[in-house]
Amino acid sequence: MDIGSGKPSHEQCKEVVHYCIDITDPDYRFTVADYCREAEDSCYIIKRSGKIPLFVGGTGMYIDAFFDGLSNIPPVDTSIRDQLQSRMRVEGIDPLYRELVEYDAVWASRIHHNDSQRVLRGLEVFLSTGRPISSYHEGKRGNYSDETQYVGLYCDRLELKNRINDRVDQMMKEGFLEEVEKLRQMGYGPGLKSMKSLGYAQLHAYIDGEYNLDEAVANIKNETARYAKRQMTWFRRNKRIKWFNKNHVEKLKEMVYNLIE
RNA sequence: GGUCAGGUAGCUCAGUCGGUAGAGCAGGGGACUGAAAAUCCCCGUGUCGGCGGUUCGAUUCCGUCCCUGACCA
Repeated sequence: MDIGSGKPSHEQCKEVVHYCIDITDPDYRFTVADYCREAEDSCYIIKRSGKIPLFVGGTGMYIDAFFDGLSNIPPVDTSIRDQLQSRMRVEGIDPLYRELVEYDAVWASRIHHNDSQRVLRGLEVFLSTGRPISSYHEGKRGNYSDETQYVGLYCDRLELKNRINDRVDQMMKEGFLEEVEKLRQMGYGPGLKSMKSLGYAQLHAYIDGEYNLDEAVANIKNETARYAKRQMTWFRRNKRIKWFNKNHVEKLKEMVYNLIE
């Protein structure tokens, strides 16, 4: 997953050493907990060599989990998860939500009854650990310190949309479709969690005849823009973030140099 | 030129047997504890093509004009 994942290039990696890239396989159910472990290891290595780790990316939950902490919930039995998933396919979400209300009224009241992912998560934690997920949500410990600096890069929505369109066109030129075809040949089909991500999902759907290529590409562009909007919703509420746009490059440099000194 | 079908939200369209209208998509806002590039929630006033007529009241009926499409000349 090189092209569609928007990984940094070999040249970029030569200039700046990147961590947590190519650390898993497309059929592994990589989680935010895996990420926190990997990131902690990487931080240790970077700091030992006297350097400052930079966390770069747009996945709000991963960043918050690392800095604000993640509750210590035991791993769930994957067979329970699979069972719940097949139950949802035949019964729909409603009976599962009603069940969740009995097991964990606190969690159930915090989520929406249509939010299949969180309904299932609440059920799987209760059924495999015997405790409601809400009972774990205390005493989390993160890696935030007074040395931590949050930097937000702001871009006007219209310009962002144009940049997203160009980025998707560029990916297609670089052989995104061929990458997805190759992944399929290697046995990584559309059912995998990794293949449900932006771009990969749409190209699998195209290959499976759900729509034509133009529609698929248009859909990737659109869904990416919507994702960018969701990222903004997430980060806007983080009051620790200092925001910069493309006119603030000098100010941003100044701030970074002050950190290094 | 004639006949027919249409012109309603940014787009595709529904609807009002006459009481000023609503879906999907797009767009905006929000939620977020091991699927997160995921999963969800909330937000719909628009000269109902223009102008006349009938009517207490017209987007709806009638006339006329304009535009689009199909067919016939």
